[in-house]
Amino acid sequence: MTTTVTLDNASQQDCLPLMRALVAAWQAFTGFDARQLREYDLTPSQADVVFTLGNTDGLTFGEIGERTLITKGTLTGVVDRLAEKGLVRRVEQHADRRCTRVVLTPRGVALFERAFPRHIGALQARFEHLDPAERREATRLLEKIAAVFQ
Amino acid sequence: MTTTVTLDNASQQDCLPLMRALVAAWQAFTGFDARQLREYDLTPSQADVVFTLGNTDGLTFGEIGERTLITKGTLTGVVDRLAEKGLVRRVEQHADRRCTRVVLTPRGVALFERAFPRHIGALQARFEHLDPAERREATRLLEKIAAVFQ
DNA sequence: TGACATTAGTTCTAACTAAAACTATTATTG
DNA sequence: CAATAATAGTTTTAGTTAGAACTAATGTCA
Repeated sequence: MTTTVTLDNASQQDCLPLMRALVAAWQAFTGFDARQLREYDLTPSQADVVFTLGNTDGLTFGEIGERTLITKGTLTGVVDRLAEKGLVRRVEQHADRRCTRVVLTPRGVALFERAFPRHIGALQARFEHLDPAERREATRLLEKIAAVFQ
Repeated sequence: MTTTVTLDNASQQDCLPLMRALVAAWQAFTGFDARQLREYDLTPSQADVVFTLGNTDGLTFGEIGERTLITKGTLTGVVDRLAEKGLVRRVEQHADRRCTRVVLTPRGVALFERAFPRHIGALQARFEHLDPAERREATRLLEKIAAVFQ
């Protein structure tokens, strides 16, 4: 005789389909995002940084971290690789020598201007398969999910 | 004079809040999940495999991959680390010697029986802050998002 | 049956990830 | 002013990730 570990059916039916749907939506979205960005030779994190730096005159690691949710340890490596590619450079700050500003190079700006509108456009085109009311409701529900998990 | 690369405001307002909400929900959910699992000394991927193997008498790498969405290259490493911890073992298949079945050890079963109900319970408790109609609607919308991004 | 294709799992590479420890610099405060 | 705390970025560690190349075993079909 084996012990079968499950939840009662009512609970299972409530929770698991939503969890599965969240995982499926995330996987589909991030997979699409990554495939699109490969066209510009950028990983999702690299694109996140380039797109965040666009239309600014440079941001510190801390500021980039806030906007992108990339932690500082990770960011060092991402910026290293963008710098190797010649898309960004580090600029020391005379005022506070602990801070480094990260700035797009001319090549970085050119890539941003080419890639950003097209990439957002591609995502937008997919999201438009949901009508405006659905998008608003999805936004509200996802914000609520974010809130309940802190 | 600088060129500012943006989208027209209408487009931006439609697409970006939903994207941000999806990212925020995912980060909050996976962060919570990881913190809970740390109590059992499991990473999310390791827990995914242990919970998938529970109540089975072993699954092949292929079967685990289908159910968990962990790719086969990754799965080798995850199973290696679970085997080092004594929670699973590999069982060769006489019938098809290409296949390996992964089976929970007694310690793996014990962990599954202790951790699985409690972990799902913790997730369930958070999701219950959405009422049943909201959960159904969130599930539907997330499935639609998954579909439009393939 | 023998050449060829397919399948299952492993290995390798390049990158990302969080978390903690570390270094240099700046701020605080006693 | 000197000791201490806080901050910014880097480094380290352990793990995950996708993708491609690889190995061994099994299937196919001419």
